[in-house]
Amino acid sequence: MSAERASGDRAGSGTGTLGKAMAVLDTVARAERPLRFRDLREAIPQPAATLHRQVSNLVSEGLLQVNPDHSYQLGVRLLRFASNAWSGNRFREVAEPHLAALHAATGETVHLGVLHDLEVVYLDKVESRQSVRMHSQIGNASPCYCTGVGKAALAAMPMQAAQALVRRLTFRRHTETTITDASALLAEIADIRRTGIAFDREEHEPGIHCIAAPIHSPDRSLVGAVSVTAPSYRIAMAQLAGWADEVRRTAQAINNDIEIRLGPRA
Amino acid sequence: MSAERASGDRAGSGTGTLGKAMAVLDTVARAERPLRFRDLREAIPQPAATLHRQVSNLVSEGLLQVNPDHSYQLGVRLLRFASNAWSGNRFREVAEPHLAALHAATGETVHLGVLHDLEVVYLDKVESRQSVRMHSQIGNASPCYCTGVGKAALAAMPMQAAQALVRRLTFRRHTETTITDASALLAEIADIRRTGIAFDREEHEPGIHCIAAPIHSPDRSLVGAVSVTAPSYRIAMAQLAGWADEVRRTAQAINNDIEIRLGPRA
DNA sequence: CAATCCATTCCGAATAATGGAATCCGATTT
DNA sequence: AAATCGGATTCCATTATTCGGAATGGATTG
Repeated sequence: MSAERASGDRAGSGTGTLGKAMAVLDTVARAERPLRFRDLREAIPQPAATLHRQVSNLVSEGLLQVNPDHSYQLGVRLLRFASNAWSGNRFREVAEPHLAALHAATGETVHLGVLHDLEVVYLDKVESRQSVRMHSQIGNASPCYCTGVGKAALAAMPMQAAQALVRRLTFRRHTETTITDASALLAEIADIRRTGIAFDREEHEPGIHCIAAPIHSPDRSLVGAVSVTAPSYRIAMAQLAGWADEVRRTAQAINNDIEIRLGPRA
Repeated sequence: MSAERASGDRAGSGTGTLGKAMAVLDTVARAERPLRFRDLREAIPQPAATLHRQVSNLVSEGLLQVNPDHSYQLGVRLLRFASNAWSGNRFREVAEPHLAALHAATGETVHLGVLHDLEVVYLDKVESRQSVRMHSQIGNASPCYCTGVGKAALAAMPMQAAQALVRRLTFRRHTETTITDASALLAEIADIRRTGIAFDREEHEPGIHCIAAPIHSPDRSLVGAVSVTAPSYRIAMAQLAGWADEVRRTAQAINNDIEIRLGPRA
């Protein structure tokens, strides 16, 4: 069942009472500004009465909250959950010291991310200048096809599953170099699988590039990556590539520890 | 309906398909370590078959994840949601500059928290030494009866609602000074309502005390507080009390801004 | 003041959740 | 290696919940 999810086959998603409720939360989460009921109606193909009840249930569970102007935003109960989802995450826990070491070795920002459906969700971040508020990054999601972590994660998946997932993608061009078709992405995934290294060549944010290496749980039900990110004006591509061994070793070390801590006989 | 929630009457909670699913998540969230299916069974009074399906649904929605050893932890999808729940929270957004100002005035740690059911959930924190990982605090929950933010929030509720909520509390002694009965708590809430200031006299953590002032959304469907927290060895009670005007003014300023930004005609 | 537009509630019909019983799987014992 | 055992998982008839068209309510607009 966990294997199913990693197979990129989310057939079960959006079905069932729970799935529909989560789809509503997704809609609110993806919106830039608080949505009003009418906005929800046009975003979600449900009869008004049905949608209204679903929203009411979400509100009374504290997953959604209504502003006095009848707009909706995600509820604080989600923060309560997330606090635990983060601190209790064994993947993150195991990776933590290795991320710190990688940061020490490179001096640049280090990320840990995992694949969730079609997106990469960032679990942790280590950077020198902590001036930027940290949680602005933790839990953030980015497309998997234009980030180092995302492409590395895809390469960690069983090939079949990765192909199935790629088929479900819709590509949006973020920069000049963004990969915008499935075959190019699949080709690059094959490369990453061979070399154990993924690059983001300013494919998501102009002026930002990164190098990443895949990590995965023993059964590959959870895949992700570690990455080193840097501004291209300060760190040349060659220098970034020079960290390949470091990054690969870090990923390998995390995989080992995960195997030990989460292995079948842990 | 939002009024219902603030009334401390969570009659609807735990009912319905969604409520039961969230109850499972709560159980996992409250546990210290990852729970196995057997642990869930004894924590949740549901037939095995029913519980198993509920858990399966949560897993296939990404709200729960299974480790290879069949233990469960909260899923990354919750982090995705929380990222938005935090950044999109208008309460937090409005309060942010005021928290910074209060921190500048006092030099001590400033918190923003809101009441969620019987607990206080922290939305934001400003402190000088950012060495401690920030998200270790954001989203964290504490009992409402032994924290400055919690007691102030109770005082911001309509009296009836606060009484109903207090009736549902079960008191646990955390320190020597923890309030452990309803009548003492209600008496203190009455004081807070008069003075506009709540104190935590080392009632939650030994050696830590704080001063707080209530804030609320226009319709009081959401109540919370700002607080200044300090170690008692360094900051005497008298000095803490000396910040009362500052804290009250900050809370008032937030209330005003909320009124403007979230008012009925916003 | 009527008209209009949404949000909200109602309630019979449709659907999904329920849970006792049977089965399966893997660990421990003989 | 076979038997045994305890919990996890699946099955499926029953039951409870959700669904959604239609009616109602409330507020803003012309």
